[in-house]
Amino acid sequence: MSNDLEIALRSADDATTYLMDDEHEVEFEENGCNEPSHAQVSSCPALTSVFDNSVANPVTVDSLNAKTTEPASRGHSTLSDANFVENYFKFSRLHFIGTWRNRYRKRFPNSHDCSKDKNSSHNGSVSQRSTIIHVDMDCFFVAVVIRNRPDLKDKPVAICHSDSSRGTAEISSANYPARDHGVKAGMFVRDAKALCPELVIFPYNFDAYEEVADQFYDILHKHCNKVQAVSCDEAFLDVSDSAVEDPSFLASAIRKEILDTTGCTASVGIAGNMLMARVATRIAKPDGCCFIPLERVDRYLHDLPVKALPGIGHVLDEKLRTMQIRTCGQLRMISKESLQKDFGIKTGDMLWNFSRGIDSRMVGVIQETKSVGAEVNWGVRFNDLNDAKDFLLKLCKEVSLRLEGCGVQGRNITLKIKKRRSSAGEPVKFMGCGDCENLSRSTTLPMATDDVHVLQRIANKLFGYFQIDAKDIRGMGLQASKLEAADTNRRGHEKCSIRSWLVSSGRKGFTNTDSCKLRDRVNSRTGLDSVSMVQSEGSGEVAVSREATLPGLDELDIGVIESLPPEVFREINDLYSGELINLLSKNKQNNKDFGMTSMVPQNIADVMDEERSAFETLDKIPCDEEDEYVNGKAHLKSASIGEASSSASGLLPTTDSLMPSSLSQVDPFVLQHLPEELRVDILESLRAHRNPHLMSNDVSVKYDVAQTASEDFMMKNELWIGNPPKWVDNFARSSCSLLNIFAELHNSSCPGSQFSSLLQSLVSGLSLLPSDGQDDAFSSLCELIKQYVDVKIETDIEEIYTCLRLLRRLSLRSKLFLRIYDNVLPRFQAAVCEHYGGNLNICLMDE
DNA sequence: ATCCTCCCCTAC
DNA sequence: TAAGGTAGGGGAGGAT
Ligand SMILES: Nc1ccn([C@H]2C[C@H](O)[C@@H](COP(=O)(O)OP(=O)(O)OP(=O)(O)O)O2)c(=O)n1
Ligand SMILES: [Mg+2]
Ligand SMILES: [Mg+2]
Repeated sequence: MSNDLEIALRSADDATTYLMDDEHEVEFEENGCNEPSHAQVSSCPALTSVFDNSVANPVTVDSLNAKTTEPASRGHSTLSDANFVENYFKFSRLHFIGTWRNRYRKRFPNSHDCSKDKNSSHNGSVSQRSTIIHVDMDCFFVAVVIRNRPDLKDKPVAICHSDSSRGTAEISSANYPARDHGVKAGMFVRDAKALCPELVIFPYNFDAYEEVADQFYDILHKHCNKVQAVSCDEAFLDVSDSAVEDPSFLASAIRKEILDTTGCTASVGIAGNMLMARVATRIAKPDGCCFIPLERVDRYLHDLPVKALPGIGHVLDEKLRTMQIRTCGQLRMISKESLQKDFGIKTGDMLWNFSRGIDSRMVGVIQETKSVGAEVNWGVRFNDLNDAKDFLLKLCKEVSLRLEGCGVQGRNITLKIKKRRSSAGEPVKFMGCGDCENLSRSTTLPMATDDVHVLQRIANKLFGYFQIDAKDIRGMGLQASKLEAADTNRRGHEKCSIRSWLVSSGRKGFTNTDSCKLRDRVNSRTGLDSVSMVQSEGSGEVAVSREATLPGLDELDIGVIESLPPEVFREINDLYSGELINLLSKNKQNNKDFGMTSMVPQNIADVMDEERSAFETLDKIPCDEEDEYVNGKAHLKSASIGEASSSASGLLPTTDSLMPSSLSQVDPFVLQHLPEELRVDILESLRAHRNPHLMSNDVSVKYDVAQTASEDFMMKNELWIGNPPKWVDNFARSSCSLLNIFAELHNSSCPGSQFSSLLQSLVSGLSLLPSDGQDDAFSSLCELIKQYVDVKIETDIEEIYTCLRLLRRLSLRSKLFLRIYDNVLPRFQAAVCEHYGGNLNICLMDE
């Protein structure tokens, strides 16, 4: 066993780094200025007999044939292959091992519930010592491919796409005779051949790897019920409470069965934790077994190069090297505090612990998937932005499929771009990405999605953000995170549907969540939260709570009441038999202004008129709410004349409409009447956002200014503030309710108090919506509605119409909604056209 | 303090 | 020719 250790140390020492791409690329940059344009059609047939016997590669042939089309195109790239992505993944070894875990999950779905087993805390207690086994197949890809070729067992063999001694294809795996020559995974085949001219190259056989991996895991699961899969050829077993068995005996049995079943050898490491078990496996390789008892941990680690520790790659190794630290023994000389200062808290901890053989991780704790993505950083060459967009769409499709495959949807989308560094020439590696800047942008969606259209819209938006020359793009990736279970999501979505909302009977009891805090703060002051809707955290289920009794007059928040739209106020006033207006008269000196809160500047009223006449041709169906709308409009119009002058008189020094200053976007009236803590929030927020004339600490000044223009009701929904992502997110989280609010507004039978509460919620929610240059909240809201359309168009066209009518109605009252309506209308039209081949307007009239 | 975004690092 | 993917952990720095 000790000579095993020597071997391990030596090979670990050799294993400096082969993958030092950046330096590599820079170094060869000038050398390789060969234009990849018109590729030599001369197919190079210099493949060994072994290689030729392999299954032909149709993609290569196709793409070679296809390259006559593009004059300036590189021979083989995104430019020349219509099915590039699909084909690429079929031949990518890294894609194979990267996606293997998901296939494993599906194949052994039951093996995940081992986390909730008896294990619980037995490992957490220090007294109980555990036994971990780590199993790893020897030179897996090679072993599988030559398992029926005993004649090659002692010859140097490697797996690679190319057998050219000048090729830049990468060695995927090399057997141990080949490693004796210095051949390693990740090397270019030309370098491997230089080190070992007699190296025999085999092509990949992914099906066989999959098959052997299945056998491998069948065996492991048979011998142990606590199995943590690391990769297709590697796993941890926790055999702590595996009763009577001697772990070494168990290990031998497993190794033997693996060899008998697969014809491939595996090595095993046994130790008290995962770290040392893995270290033991390295020592055991190839085809061996190594047990590191607790008392010998120090001895094994002392001279072990730090690079041999899992978690220390070439960057950390180099950093440590500059500190004269090469071995774990040397690493132990550094204090934990010092390591944490140099490498960060967690990394410092890890270095300190691992150098002492300490590892508290437990086997089998299955963490749910946190992200799903797809990326391609090879063969990516674009001539223009359309190429890039097309490629992006393919990535979206890929990600959509994978999300679906995982039964999951993402609420956060990240786009990654590899951008050619300006200093970098043509990559050393054929069709490689070379020396690149890695860029990424992400956005959080109103609701989780796996819809390819949504992904595409988002991806394009993110892409636009980069402002990048398409020719500089060397790689792209799309990733979804903040995942939610798709079934829960869909169920939630059903629950959020307008129909189910309308049908649902009132249910008492609901869970409050952070997302509703803001609204609740308003409601709690009004006592008007007789209707509340929240999306409860776990199930996405919408719970509704209604109270039949009205709050007492004295419980109402005057400020909020005043900020309500006139028609809403009238309803509430009716509910209180007209006492509300009396209350206001008593409490407010300027109550005579109250009737004026409904006034609109003439220009806005004109816009509304235009819009309305446009709609009239479409909206033939009279409904109860139409009356209300007319009433509201008449009211608005009658009041609009006096107001126009006041608004135009420029009482607000900052309402210069040409200036997009934040203050000009704040409706002073709303500001004035918001509850105190909300107002403070907003002012704080404004202060934080690049607005010089709001930097003053004197709140009362702004308050006064606000009061002077307090009658402009239509400005209410223009209260847009800065860019607080938290609010966007919180609002987005409750946005399912937004559509319910639409529905409630639409429901003519909705009792007044509920109507007003809903509208109040909506208004207070909207008034907190941020909107800056990037219009995050605005697009968030639009995106929500578009997603909604995309989903609903499949099953429920009527709901689509309902939603559209609601939006249209709201757009007549609010400039914000007018903008939203304009933004989403094309999506409605496209959806209807796509799914029903009809014209949206006609459909509306028909209905 | 805790979160989020945009990275970098690591492993297979 | 060649198929440099995938996912989690974590850090820096800024916003809340
Ligand atoms: N840079 C790499 C590393 C690994 N692999 C693939 C091929 C390997 O066969 C397989 C398993 O990886 P291992 O690290 O276990 O390497 P091997 O099994 O090949 O060799 P060892 O005997 O060291 O485990 O993953 C790869 O394609 N490229
Ligand atoms: Mg292996
Ligand atoms: Mg392995």
